Amino acid sequence: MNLESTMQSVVAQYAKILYNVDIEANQIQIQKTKREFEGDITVVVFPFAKLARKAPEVAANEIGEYFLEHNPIVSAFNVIKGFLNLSINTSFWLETLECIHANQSFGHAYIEEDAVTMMIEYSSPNTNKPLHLGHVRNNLLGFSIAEIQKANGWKVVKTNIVNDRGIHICKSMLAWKLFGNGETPASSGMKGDHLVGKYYVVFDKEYKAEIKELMTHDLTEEEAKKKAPLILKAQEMLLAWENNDAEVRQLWETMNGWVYAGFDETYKQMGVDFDKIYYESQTYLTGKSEVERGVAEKVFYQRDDSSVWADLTPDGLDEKLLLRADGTSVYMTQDIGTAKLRYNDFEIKKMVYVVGNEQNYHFQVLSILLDKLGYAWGKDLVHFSYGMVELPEGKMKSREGTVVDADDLMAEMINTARETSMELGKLDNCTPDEIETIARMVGLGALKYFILKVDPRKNMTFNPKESIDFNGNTGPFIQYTHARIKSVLRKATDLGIDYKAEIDKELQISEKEVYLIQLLSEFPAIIKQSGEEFSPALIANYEYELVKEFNQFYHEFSILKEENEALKHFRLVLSESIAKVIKTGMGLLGIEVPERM
RNA sequence: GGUCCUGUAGUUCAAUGGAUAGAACAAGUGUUUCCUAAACACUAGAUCCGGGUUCGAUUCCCGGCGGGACUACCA
Repeated sequence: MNLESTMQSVVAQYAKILYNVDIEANQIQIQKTKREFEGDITVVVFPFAKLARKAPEVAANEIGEYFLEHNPIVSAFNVIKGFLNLSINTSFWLETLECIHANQSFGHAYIEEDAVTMMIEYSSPNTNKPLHLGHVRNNLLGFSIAEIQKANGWKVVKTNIVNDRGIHICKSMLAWKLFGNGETPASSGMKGDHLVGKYYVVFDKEYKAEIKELMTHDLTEEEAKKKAPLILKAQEMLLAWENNDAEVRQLWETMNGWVYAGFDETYKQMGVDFDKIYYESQTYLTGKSEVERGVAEKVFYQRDDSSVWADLTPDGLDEKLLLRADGTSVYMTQDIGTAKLRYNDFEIKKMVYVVGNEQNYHFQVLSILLDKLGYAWGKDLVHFSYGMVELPEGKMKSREGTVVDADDLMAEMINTARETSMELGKLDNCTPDEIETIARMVGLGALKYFILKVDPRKNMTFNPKESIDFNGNTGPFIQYTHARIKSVLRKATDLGIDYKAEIDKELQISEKEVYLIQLLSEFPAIIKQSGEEFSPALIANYEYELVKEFNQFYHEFSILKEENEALKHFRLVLSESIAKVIKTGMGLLGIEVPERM
C-alpha cells in the first residue's frame, strides 16, 4: 500500500464523514505537490467539492483541518484554489526510506508458482541479411518490455520467429552459388550474416543488370522483371526447396547456419535473448492445416479457384487471402500456424507481438482470425507497434545503401565511448579489460537509453552523437551518476562509516531530501504503470528525473564531510537506495550500470 | 479514396483532464580549497488552425491543415 492509494481512501472516507458524499477512492486525485508550492502531496478537491456543493477552497480547508486533527502523518496544510497541499511528517519519510533500503528486490513483484504466462515475440529477422537499425529498436523494446512484465509478476516467454524460408533466402543462395567461388565465413573472415547479406546484394545488382539488358530488347520494365533469368532460377530454387531437393536443402542449411551464428553474436552483443525460437520452415505447414480446419468449421470459405479467404467485412475490414489457388501459404497463414504451435507448447494467457507499425493492419486481421479459430488470447493480443528509426541524415533506404547495420552501429558506439573516456582521462587507472567492459557498457547504454526513452509509437531520429553525450537525458549520464554514488559508498566503507543501522527518526532533513525519498517511493508504481502501458519510456524518464534530482542534491550537500553523524548516515542510506533504484530501473531497460567509470 | 498512427521551444524528447506546459541539446553568463567538473546554477525560447464538452483541455469529441504507415495471390 503506497502513500497515494492510502491517501485516496482516507480522503474518500473524510468526504463521507464531512459531506456525506459517496466517492470511489480511485476517483480521488492525488498528486505530488509542484515544486513552487509548500507541501508534499496534493489533493485535487474540485471533483467532490462539486458533489458536496461547497466552494473548492472551503472544502479544501475543511478537509485540511480534519486531516490535522485526525491524521498524525499530516503535519501542515495550505490551500490554493481547489488544491489542498499537505505536508507529511518527516518521520514518515524516514520510515519509508528505511523500508526501501531494507527491501532487496524493491520494485519487483514476486513471481508466484502459478503465475500466468505472457509470451512476447520480438526481433523476427529474415535470414537473407544482417540486422539493421530497425531491428535494434525492435530488440531493445522487446527485451525491455519482457523484463518489465517479469517485474510485474508475469511468467514471460521471450520468443523469436525466424523467417528462414522463401524467395529472399533463395536469392542469396543462388547468387552465392553462381558468383561465390565457395566463399565461407571462415575463408573470408566475414560474419556469416554479413556474408549472406553480401550475396543478397550481389543478386540484386545482377538482377537489375539483366532487367536493364532485357529492356533494350523492347520489353517493359514489368515484363523484364518477371522474365529475367535470375529471378526464374530463384523461383525454381524455391520450388526445389519445397520439394525437399537434397542439394538445395543442404545449401539452405549451410547458409542459414552461417546466418544464425552471426545473429547469435549480434544478439549477445546487444544483450538480448530468447527462451524459445520458432522457424518459419517448421510452422508454415501447420498454418495450412489450421486454415483447412477453419474451412471445415465454415469460419473461412473457399473460392472456385480453390483459394481460401476470410470474409472480414462484418468487422469493417476487407476480405483476406489465406491460401493461394495453388495451395501455398501466405504470411498470414504462417502466423496462424505459429500461433497454434505456441498454443500447444505453452499455456499462454497473453500474447504480445513486437512488430513495426507498418503491420498494424496485419495484426488487426490476425487478432480477428485467431479469435474466430477459437484462441482465447486472440481477441486481445497486443500488437506492440513501434515507429521507424531515422538518422539525422534522413531515412534509411536499402537501395541507396543508407541502411545502418546493427553490428557496425554497436561497434561505433563502443568506439566513441572508449575514445571519449580516454580523452577525458577517466580510464587511466584501468586495465585493458576494464576499459573494454566500461566502453561497452557506456556505448551500448547510450544507444539503448536513447531509443527506449522515446514513445515507441512515434517515428524517431537516432542521433549517435547526442546519445553518447555525458550531459543531458542520456544513458551515460545516468550510468555516471551511479558510478559516482558507488564511489562515495566505497569511500564511506573505507572510513568505517556504518550505514546499516537504523535511521534516527528525529532527524531534521531538507525539502530536497524529502523530495528524493518521495521520488524513490514512486518507483513500484512506475514499474506497474510501465507494464500496463508497455512503456519502457516511462521508466527511462523516471530514471532521468531521479538522477537529475540526485545530482542537484549532491552538489548542495556534502555527504562524507557532514559533521552530524546521524545526518551523514542518513545521506549514505539515501544515496545507496538511489543507486539501487537506478540499477534496477536501468536493468529493466536492459542497460548495465558500471560500479566505476 | 479508405483505415490506423502522429503534430509541443531552433532541435530531440516529457507532461493519469489540473496550478505559471517540464527537461535536454544548441546559444549566452557564471560556479572548481570539493565525496568522480563526464557536475551544478542562471538567462532567452513552444502546445498546427477552428469549434465543442468542462470549474479547468497539450490531453477528450467534431471539422480543417501538415507528416508517416497500411490499403499485394511479397514477407
